[in-house]
Amino acid sequence: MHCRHAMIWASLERTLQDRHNVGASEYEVLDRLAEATHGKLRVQELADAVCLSQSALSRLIARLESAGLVVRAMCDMDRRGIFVEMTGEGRSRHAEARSTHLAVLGEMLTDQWVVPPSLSKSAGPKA
Amino acid sequence: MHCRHAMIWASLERTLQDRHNVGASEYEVLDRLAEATHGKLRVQELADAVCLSQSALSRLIARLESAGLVVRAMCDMDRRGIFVEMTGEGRSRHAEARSTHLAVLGEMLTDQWVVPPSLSKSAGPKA
DNA sequence: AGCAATTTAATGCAGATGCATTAAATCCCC
DNA sequence: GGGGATTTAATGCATCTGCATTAAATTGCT
Repeated sequence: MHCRHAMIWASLERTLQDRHNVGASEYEVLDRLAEATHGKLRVQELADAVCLSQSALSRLIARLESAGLVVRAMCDMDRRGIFVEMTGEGRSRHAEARSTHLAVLGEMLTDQWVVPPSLSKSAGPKA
Repeated sequence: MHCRHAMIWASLERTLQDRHNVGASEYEVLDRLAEATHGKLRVQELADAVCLSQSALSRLIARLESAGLVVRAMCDMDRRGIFVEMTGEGRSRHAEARSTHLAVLGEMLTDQWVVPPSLSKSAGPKA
C-alpha cells in the first residue's frame, strides 16, 4: 500500500545523501527555507511545514547547523523562538541538490514499473 | 510532497501501536502472511513484499516471534531459507488490527483536509 | 567429487525518529 | 503587577532502520 511512495522516498534519501551529503528530510527543510522570504524561518514554521516531530526537527536543524548550512539566531520579538537561516553554503547546497531531487523524482515516476526496489541490495538508483 | 502519505503512515503507526500493540510495518508483515496460503511465507518472499531492508525485516520477524505472533521454522527444501508462520495468536491479532487499519485509512482519507497533522503533539487521531 | 561464486538470513553498528520531560519566555486573567 | 497556564525549543531515552559484514547452505562449472 505504501510501497511505491516508500521506494521513491528511499531513493531520494540514498541519492541525495550520496551526491550531496544531505538526507531527504534535510533537503526538505532546506527547500522550505529556500522558498521563505530571506531564507529564514522560525523553527515552529518549519515544524508546520515538514512533517517531522518537533524533536526530530530540532536535531535535524542541529545537524544542518554543524554542517554549516544554516545558522540559528535568537528571535528578538519572541525570545522563545529561534530563527533558522540559510547560509550561503546552505543555499548552494540546496541549489545543487535540487536538480538531483527533480531528477530522481522524474526517474522514479518513469522507471517504477521497470526497475526493482533497489532497497535490500546496493543497487542505488542511478548511483 | 510526501506529507500526506507520511501523515497517514504515522497515524497508522500510532493507532495500531496503541490499540493492538503492533507497529505499522509489523501489521504489514502480518497482512502478507494472512494473505499467504497457510499463513506461511519464506523470509525472502516477505522481503519482496514489504519494502523494508533485509536486516530490518529480520529484526521485525524476531520481534513478532518474541511477541508470539509468528514462529520461525526451518525450510527443508533449502536449509538456508526460513519459514515464517503465523500462530493462532498472530491470526487473531491481525484480525483485530485489520479493522483498525481500515478505519484509520478511511478516516484519514476523509479528514485529511480538516484535521491538523497531530504529529508533534499528543493528539493521536481517534485516540 | 571439488571448489569458487552466489544466495539467504542474522548481527554489529551508527544514525534518525518519536515520546516524554525540561527549561525558558510569553500570555492572560485577576 | 503577580502567578499559573501555555507556548517554544532542547534533551534523555528507547526503538527502528539501513549498511556492511558474517556464517551457513546451495549452485554451477570443471
